Amino acid sequence: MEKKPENCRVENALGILVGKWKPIILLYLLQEGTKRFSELKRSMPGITQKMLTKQLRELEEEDIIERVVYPQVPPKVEYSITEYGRSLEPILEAMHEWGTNHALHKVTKEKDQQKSS
Amino acid sequence: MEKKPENCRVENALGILVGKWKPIILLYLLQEGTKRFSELKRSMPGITQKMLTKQLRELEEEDIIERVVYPQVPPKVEYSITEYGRSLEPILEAMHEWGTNHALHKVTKEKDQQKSS
DNA sequence: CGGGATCCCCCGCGATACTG
DNA sequence: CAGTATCGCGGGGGATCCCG
Repeated sequence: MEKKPENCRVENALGILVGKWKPIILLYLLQEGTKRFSELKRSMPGITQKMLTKQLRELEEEDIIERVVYPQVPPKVEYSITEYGRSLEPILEAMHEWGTNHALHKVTKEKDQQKSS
Repeated sequence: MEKKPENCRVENALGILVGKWKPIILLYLLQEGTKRFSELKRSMPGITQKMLTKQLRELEEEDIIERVVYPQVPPKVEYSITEYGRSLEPILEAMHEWGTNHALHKVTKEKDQQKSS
């Protein structure tokens, strides 16, 4: 059976999570619920407005998050995880757990290499 | 609480899966077991030797796959998933399942948009 | 306040050629 | 057979400035 990246279903999920700030945004919204643009930005020091906007747009495009605009001055925009988006939570949690363990794995590996040197 | 990409545990796992051919390589080795370099290359039309080598090296670096060289002419190199690497299987399966469903989700969404137009 | 528009840089990835 | 070495591009991501 021939394999191509475009046909790999895993990529469908991966493509949504990939993006420098996407996992952070998703974990934050999953924990904290609905948040304003400025709250998101404040919680992520280092991110630019352009990047935050872009990542949010891409997640919205995939129906993972919802964007609600309140027509008022000054503007108010709120973001939250959609029902559908919550189906990603088990995957994110699994990756978080695996990632935490993997950090330990690397440290252990380095120590083993020191012993044998 | 301040969030930074470098501190996100999810990234630890994500970084390992990210790479154009990595999910395919992992799924293939998980299904088929041990495979030679040439078998891997043949099963993935479109991949170059350089890329296959690079992706394999990166996975090996993280202890996800094992590389065994047989000192003979012509050369023979076999790759397989490590015990540790198998801990990624649940995540890959979850992403595969989610990704499959997400493809359907997009199709449904497009049809809904056609109706309302 | 919550963006959009521009410019720029880095690096993942591909094509090609060479090697023990 | 299973790799390295070199060259080049396209796109993700950052910095900066402007807008209703």
